[in-house]
Amino acid sequence: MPDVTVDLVIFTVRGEELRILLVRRGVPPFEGRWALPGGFVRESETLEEAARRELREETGIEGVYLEQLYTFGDPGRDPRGRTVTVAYFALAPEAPLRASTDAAEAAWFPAARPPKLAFDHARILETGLRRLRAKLGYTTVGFELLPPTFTLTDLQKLYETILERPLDKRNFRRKILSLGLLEPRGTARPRAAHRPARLYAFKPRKPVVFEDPIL
Amino acid sequence: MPDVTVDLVIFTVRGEELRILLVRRGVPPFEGRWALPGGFVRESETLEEAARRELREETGIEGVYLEQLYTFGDPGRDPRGRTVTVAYFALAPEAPLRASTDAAEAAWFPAARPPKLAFDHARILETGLRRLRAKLGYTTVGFELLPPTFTLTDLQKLYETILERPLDKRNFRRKILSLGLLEPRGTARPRAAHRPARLYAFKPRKPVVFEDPIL
DNA sequence: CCAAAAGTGTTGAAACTACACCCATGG
DNA sequence: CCATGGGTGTAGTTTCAACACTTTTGG
Repeated sequence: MPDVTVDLVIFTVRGEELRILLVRRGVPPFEGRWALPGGFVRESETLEEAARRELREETGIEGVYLEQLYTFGDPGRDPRGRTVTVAYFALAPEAPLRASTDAAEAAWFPAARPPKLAFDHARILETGLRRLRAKLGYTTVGFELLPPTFTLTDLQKLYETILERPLDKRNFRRKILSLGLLEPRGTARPRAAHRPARLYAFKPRKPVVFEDPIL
Repeated sequence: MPDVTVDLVIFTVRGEELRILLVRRGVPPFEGRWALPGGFVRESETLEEAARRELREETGIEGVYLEQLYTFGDPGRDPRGRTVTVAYFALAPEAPLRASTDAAEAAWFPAARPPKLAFDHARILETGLRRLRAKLGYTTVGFELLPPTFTLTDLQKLYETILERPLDKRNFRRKILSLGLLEPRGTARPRAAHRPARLYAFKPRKPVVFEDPIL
């Protein structure tokens, strides 16, 4: 009768860097190490509810995109005994971290070079990264990393950051606009001495999944 | 401390029908109902090992393609108490079922119209079907449903059966052969009064995943 | 008027779709 | 010789990748 936990791979984009949220462990095992936020699933909640609760409790983040990622259950992954963890994958727009209630310390780290992680969390992170990159190609989940209104340049930089490759500006814009999912929202006041960009909002409430690749 | 089980959605293709393997429950709850094969995860085995063990014990099937599908853990999915199940997804070439050791009765059913299933197994099956159809489009997992050598017509019928739509013969052959993954293996002796078909074998040991759609 | 990012079209190559007839065999 | 499934090529269309200049603004 193993313990069942949920762990969260929470992505955000800050500037031109993809980041993930980690919490520092205050108790053994792996005391002092950074780890994915997570915790035990309670008797009466669904797995997704548990994930949302831990997200809220440990980071103050609410209302973001969340999906089940993969389940890790190798014996020995937790030195205290058999533990099966259902990993979830969350996408949050850049936002300040609220002081957390039950986690000691939480902070954003570069997803590409995280610190040494507790348990098998490095593997879970890897799995999350692969999934995020794959899903950019045929869904609009990437839009979940942006604030309610954004420019096409913001969106393109986001894609380039996550995919770690440059994209052609004209082709990118044509493709994204042809999806018909963006709604013009006026123009941004320029952040510097140059032409101001148009703002857009993503219309659908939930991310859209396409059969054919969008990139 | 929930129980952790594995459940298996095992697909095969028989003739022009996609089928799944079910076992009849011999004990309550849902006594007499058909259910996905599965069982408890043991203390010292990985989740995948548990899935392969159950597969072997309940159906005699070994050495087939297996991947983790999704984890279901709603409270109330098992009337006996909290149970989290890690569902796996298996693809087996058509083969006779060996008399099983610990399952009462096992049989193949049409995946599209299964009998009433125990627990939330109908939902698990749905998830498996969606995954199988999606993966046909960008991986070679479909080949795992065929015997070691097969004709292109066999393969096309397999795709048409699972996707439930006709495919163009010439385009299909061109596309599949252009992947460069099939090895000619002579010709089949004709099953009837017509030109005998060429046989092929799938070269790679494991299924191949493509970035771009193959269908 | 200069620097900086925003915005915009076209062309050649590649991939996709639709489509019809001859081939080899067993009976 | 006939019925049956096996096997093959092309043309029109669509999609994709590559590429450079003009616009608008603040300083």
